[in-house]
Amino acid sequence: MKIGDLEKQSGISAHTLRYYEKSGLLKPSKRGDNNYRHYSNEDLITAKFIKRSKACGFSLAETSSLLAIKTDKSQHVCAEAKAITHNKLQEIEEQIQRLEQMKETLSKLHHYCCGGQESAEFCSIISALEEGE
Amino acid sequence: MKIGDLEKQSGISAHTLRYYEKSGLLKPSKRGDNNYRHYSNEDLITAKFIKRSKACGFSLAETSSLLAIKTDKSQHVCAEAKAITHNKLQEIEEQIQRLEQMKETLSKLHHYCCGGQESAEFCSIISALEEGE
DNA sequence: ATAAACCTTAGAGTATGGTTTAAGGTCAAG
DNA sequence: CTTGACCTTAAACCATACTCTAAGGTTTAT
Repeated sequence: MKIGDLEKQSGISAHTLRYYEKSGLLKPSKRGDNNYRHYSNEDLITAKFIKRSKACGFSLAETSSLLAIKTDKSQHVCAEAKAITHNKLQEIEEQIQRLEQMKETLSKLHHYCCGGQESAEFCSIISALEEGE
Repeated sequence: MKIGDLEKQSGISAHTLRYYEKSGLLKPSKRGDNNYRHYSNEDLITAKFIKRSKACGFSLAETSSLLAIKTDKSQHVCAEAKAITHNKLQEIEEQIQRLEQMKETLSKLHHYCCGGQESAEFCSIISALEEGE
């Protein structure tokens, strides 16, 4: 499989695939005489692994750790994978909390503002930001 | 007020205040003979405005638009402030949804993995990423 | 008078995850 | 045999929001 084929199969752009290689995430199994990258079926699985990992919110660094486990399963234990997952879960829950807080504040601002063509002289949004807690 | 005073009063570092100036968000009302920045009380209000705006999730660019309204209220209408707020609210709701989706997926992964010292050979987290939907 | 604390600037560095560019080599079809 | 599609590289660029550095000038307290 050449890089363009993997692009189609995996849905990851050739540009990004090269970037992943440079980042140590996905090296093609070999290079042709013309120096073209050749990817195996296993590489396709890895590419999809990366995609799913990213969809779960894992950074490239975290994805890299997960890949290390995948690549050499017998040298790793479940606890490692679970720890990475646990950390990410916490991180995401914290992010959600922060966003929910913002949402609440914004909802109030949005609710109280008339939103009309009146001058912003007495706009409740602007006032709140000027004098807020 | 010198920059160090504003730093204390506003809780925004002097470094960041200079950065905000370069970004056009907060220019000190004047410069002394020694070229030191001098901030007025109005500047302090603006600094706090920026801080609250950021706490609501507004980017510096959006904060800049809100500041333009604040600075010249009679030339702006409520609809403008409400539109900015509305967009941000939507954006945040979308972010929350994406995160909730991740959270759900991660929760399942986390739940099914034994997390023990067993070899990762049959780790459900790794398997799910390898073969997922 | 001298040391600490404060101020100035331009510019580079940090982090993340790519994207784009320039300048070129290779392959397949007609 | 040429045209277009595909491949190669290193390096620069994008966005966001800082953060730090270097090299220096000023102020204040003792």
